[in-house]
Amino acid sequence: MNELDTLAHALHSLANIDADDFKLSAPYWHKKNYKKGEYYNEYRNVCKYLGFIIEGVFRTYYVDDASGEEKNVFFFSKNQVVVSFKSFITQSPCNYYTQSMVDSKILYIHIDDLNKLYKQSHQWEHLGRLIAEMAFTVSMNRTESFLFQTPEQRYLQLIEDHPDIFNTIPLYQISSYLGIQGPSLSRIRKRIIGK
Amino acid sequence: MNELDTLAHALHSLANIDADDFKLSAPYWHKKNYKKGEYYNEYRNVCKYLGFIIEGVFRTYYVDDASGEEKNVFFFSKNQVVVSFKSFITQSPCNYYTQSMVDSKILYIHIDDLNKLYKQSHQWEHLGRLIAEMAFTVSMNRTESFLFQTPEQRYLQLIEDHPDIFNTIPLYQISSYLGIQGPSLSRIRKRIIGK
DNA sequence: GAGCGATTTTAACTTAGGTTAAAATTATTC
DNA sequence: GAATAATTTTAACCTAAGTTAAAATCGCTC
Repeated sequence: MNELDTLAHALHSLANIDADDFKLSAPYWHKKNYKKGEYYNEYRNVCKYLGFIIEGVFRTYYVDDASGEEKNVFFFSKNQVVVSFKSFITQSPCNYYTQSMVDSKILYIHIDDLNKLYKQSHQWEHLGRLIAEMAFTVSMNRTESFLFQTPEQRYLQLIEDHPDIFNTIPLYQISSYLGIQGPSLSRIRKRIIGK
Repeated sequence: MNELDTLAHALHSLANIDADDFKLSAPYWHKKNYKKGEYYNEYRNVCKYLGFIIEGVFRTYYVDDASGEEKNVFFFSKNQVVVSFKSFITQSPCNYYTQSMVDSKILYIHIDDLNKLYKQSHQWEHLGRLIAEMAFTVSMNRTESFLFQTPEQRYLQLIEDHPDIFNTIPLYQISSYLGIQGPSLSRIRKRIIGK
């Protein structure tokens, strides 16, 4: 299956985009490879592209003014959309960095082209709303994880939800995502072995 | 200023809804009073209404299976929208309870009527997206507060952002919102006095 | 304003994460 | 494969939140 087919399939599941609808978009998708560490979007840049990950993992992180530490806000992995939601939706400068964590390959579309598709097809029109809903759901799940779960539970949940991430990226990136320090994650991992 | 004027003003700020646009919606808005403790939407109900708070405070909470505890997810206060975002947007059963915390007054509109407005006017059409964006931003801010702030900082932030909430509702509701236990909030408050 | 219920604080103790630095392990490079 | 760098774990100590129960305070009602 080539990249566009993979994408067509994903968009069909996500927003009920059928083959004809998808054909409209075909000329607008571009391929791009990222080496590990390259940026999808940087701090203060307006995010103008919606990406779809063919292969790889990205993270969105925030640099804490006080400590200078990087704090991971989101991970994006294979077959998911990568985008800096708020910046993209509002076309305003981004507060985050979004960076590839391993060599990655994406298809991306420019927001202007996406807007053209919204006008051309009813199915595409709904995608804009679905993107916002999806962004909301992702963020909401994360809020809930902090409210209802302990760091240990969040860690176990991450392994369950994203085994790919768990196996590809350094643990200190994961501890940052979980909102805890490195040594704490080590203790958690040690605790879990005994269970 | 009567309730509809207040609403018209708020929608103008929010989504650039002008006087003519607003007139279209006038027949669809209904007024409702809530006594303290009454529910705006209950667990497993589909949220079919979008509310605008004229007066009062609502909370959205989740009942933790394990402990049986109520955990506050959102507060909604005066001049804000009250809605169970995800349930409303997807028209699926809600995982939460949304309840008035003090005697409250809202204007509300049925989702079907809102959809009619989307079709009638371009400005209204954008509101659906704005609602999702707003929901995302609210949730995102909350996620960030857990990632970047200590409970003490979250508490101080809440006072700053929502002095009305701070003065109206019991502290144990606030500790639940902050994701900490009652005694911890007491300790934080004690700590702060010395600063 | 006495009594009662709700709310908040305090106390005492436990648990777990934060911090810092060093040690151990794992990857990478030449 | 030895050297070096990156990552992870460990250790020791500190701090703050969790837990449970009791005490104190606040607010309302009659």
